[in-house]
Amino acid sequence: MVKDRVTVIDIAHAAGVSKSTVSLVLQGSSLVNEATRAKVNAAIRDLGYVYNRSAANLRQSKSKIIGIVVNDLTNSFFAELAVGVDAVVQSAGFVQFLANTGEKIERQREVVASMREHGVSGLIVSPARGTEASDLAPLVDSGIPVVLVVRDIAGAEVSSLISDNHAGAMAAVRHLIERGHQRIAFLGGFPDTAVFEARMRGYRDALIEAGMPAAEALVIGSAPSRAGGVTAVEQAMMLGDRPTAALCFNDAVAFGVCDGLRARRLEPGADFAVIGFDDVIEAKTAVPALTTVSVDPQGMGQRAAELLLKQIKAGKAEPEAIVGSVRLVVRQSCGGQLERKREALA
Amino acid sequence: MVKDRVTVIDIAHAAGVSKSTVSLVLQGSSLVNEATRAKVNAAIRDLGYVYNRSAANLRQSKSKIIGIVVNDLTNSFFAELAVGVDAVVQSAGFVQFLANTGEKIERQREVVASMREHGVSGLIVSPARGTEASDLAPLVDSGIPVVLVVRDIAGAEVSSLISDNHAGAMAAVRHLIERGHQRIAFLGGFPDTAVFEARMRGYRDALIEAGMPAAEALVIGSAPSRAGGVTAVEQAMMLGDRPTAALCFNDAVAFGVCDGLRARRLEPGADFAVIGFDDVIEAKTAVPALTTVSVDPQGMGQRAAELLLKQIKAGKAEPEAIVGSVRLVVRQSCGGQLERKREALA
DNA sequence: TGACGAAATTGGAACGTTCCAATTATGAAA
DNA sequence: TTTCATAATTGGAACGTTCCAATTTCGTCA
Repeated sequence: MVKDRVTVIDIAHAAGVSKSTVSLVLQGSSLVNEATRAKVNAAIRDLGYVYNRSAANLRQSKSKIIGIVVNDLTNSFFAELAVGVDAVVQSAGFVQFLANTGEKIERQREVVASMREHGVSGLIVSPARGTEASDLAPLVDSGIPVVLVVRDIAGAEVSSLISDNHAGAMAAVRHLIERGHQRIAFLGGFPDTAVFEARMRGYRDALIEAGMPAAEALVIGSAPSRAGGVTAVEQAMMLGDRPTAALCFNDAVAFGVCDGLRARRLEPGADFAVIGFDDVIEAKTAVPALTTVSVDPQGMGQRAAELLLKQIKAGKAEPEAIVGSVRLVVRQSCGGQLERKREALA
Repeated sequence: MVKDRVTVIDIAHAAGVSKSTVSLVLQGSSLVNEATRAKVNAAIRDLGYVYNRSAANLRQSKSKIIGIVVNDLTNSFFAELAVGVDAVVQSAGFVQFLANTGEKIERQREVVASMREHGVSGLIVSPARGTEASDLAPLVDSGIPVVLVVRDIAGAEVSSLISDNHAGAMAAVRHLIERGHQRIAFLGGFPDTAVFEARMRGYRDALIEAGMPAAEALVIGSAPSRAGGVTAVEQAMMLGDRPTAALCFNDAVAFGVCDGLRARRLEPGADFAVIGFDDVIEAKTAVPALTTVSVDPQGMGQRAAELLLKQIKAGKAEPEAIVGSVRLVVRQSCGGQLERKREALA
């Protein structure tokens, strides 16, 4: 019932040319005469030919496939990132394998191996917690370009695209200080990650810069999730000397902090200033709209994909470390009525 | 610098056997002697061999690849769906191409064609708006199993996995009626989609069942997004005879409706009952927690993947239409303090 | 008409695997 | 020792493309 696969040979036969000519047409070579090209294309349509990329990949030992592995696709930050990658990858005629590791290092090992077997030309990786440089070594050795996003790995000789967490955190805390806040907390996130480290350092440096004390007690870790935000703010409000504002590890935590505040009959924005990190899509439409450090996940995905494609085209992967610029988007959750208007006009 | 690819022949040579034997080992055949198997495996490790699936696919004319195409990955419903698919697909030793169409039918055509060229064994599709049965015909003709999720397509002879939108909407409206609401609106969604149609019919049927009038004016369409929810509720509140409750097209709309209510100084839950649809991950943690019809996107992705794999294994794709069961999760946004406790205990 | 360079076309050998049919090794029974 | 079934192993032909070197076709000019 299902017809045999039609191959270049079939269409060569139908068009009265050789398979080599058909191959030339397929590749859009300028060597072939217009008339023949038309004949061949007609045959392709008539016979319902579908190109077999496996065969082509085998022969040319290269593919139009890239892989993207993320640690948590349910986090909309990474979903957006994937969308950004997808857009440029598709336009370049590539297609992407996507795998979700759920922070499982074993899963990550498996999917990376599998992608390698499938002959991906490059890989974009947001590594799971605890990934070592040695995990990426086989890739590097075989010359497959890798771009790390979001999280960097010490000692890995691959490109990376990390947002400027330190500068972003500083900007946020400076803003809170300008508004007169004296006790500012840093809430949420796992303390043993590089991202936490960078954001927290930015927080601390801004305090020091302003000659304010950086109290240990005001830094409270938690899971980087909405639920984590709730517990972190609860803990913060138990303190003898309560904070009046907080920079949160990310937007998810910030939303949780808002929930926790409401549970205590405090209105985020009015009674307590909250700033997030990432600028996920919901940040703008939430109530109150979240003041946050914008890292534009989709744009980040695009840049990562562009970098990767560049390296694939170049053949050699010259490691490149890009820190993505970042900007503070002032909305309502830090009490910024004025700034909000300004943003609306922009 | 980069060594030549090592092939079965190299390792056959190193292990002192023939390439056929190596191939047998690779496939875990029981035909090969334990001692030789060990020798071969040692050689594989020593030489750092990596299996070339392109070659295998070519020879066997089948692959361990499936494709998943979704219409909007930025919507966390679909991101969750993808995660569910990913989980079962990975466990089965498959890998997935993922593409985002952004509701662009042209994009969808391209990615489906591309996936076909890459030899996917099956496809899970959440079709873009306006997809026709004929768009899938080439796939069907060539015997590639397709599973439609979320949205069905009339006349397409493929399997589908749709949640029971009608029953879910009825359950939600019945609940509102039991709580004494008399004027219940249906807010949001594009009226020309099958999903809208089904949910709206469920809404209407529940009203009729209770002997209540189903006023046209109370059905207000909009984009199925948070912003759309805001405009829909604004329109609803302009009505002479205002509703006191609403079933929303999906959770995103419901969140928007809550925003719109707050803008009018109405507290969702207390002053106006809101019910969503989908049970996205934020529904539980939002304030107030959203009462919604749970469709468990991740579970749906899993079931879709299982169905697809079953069909791939069977060789023949017997179209199967599954309607996924659905349940009302009562939280706070419809004023259900009591039920909320019950859920917390569960 | 013949010669010649450019344009267009072509056959066959790869790419790395799997599969088939055929061969060889092994061990038990006669 | 021979015989035979069974267990292991093997060479070579595919799979559908691309690439290379070689060939044919063509138009132009002497």
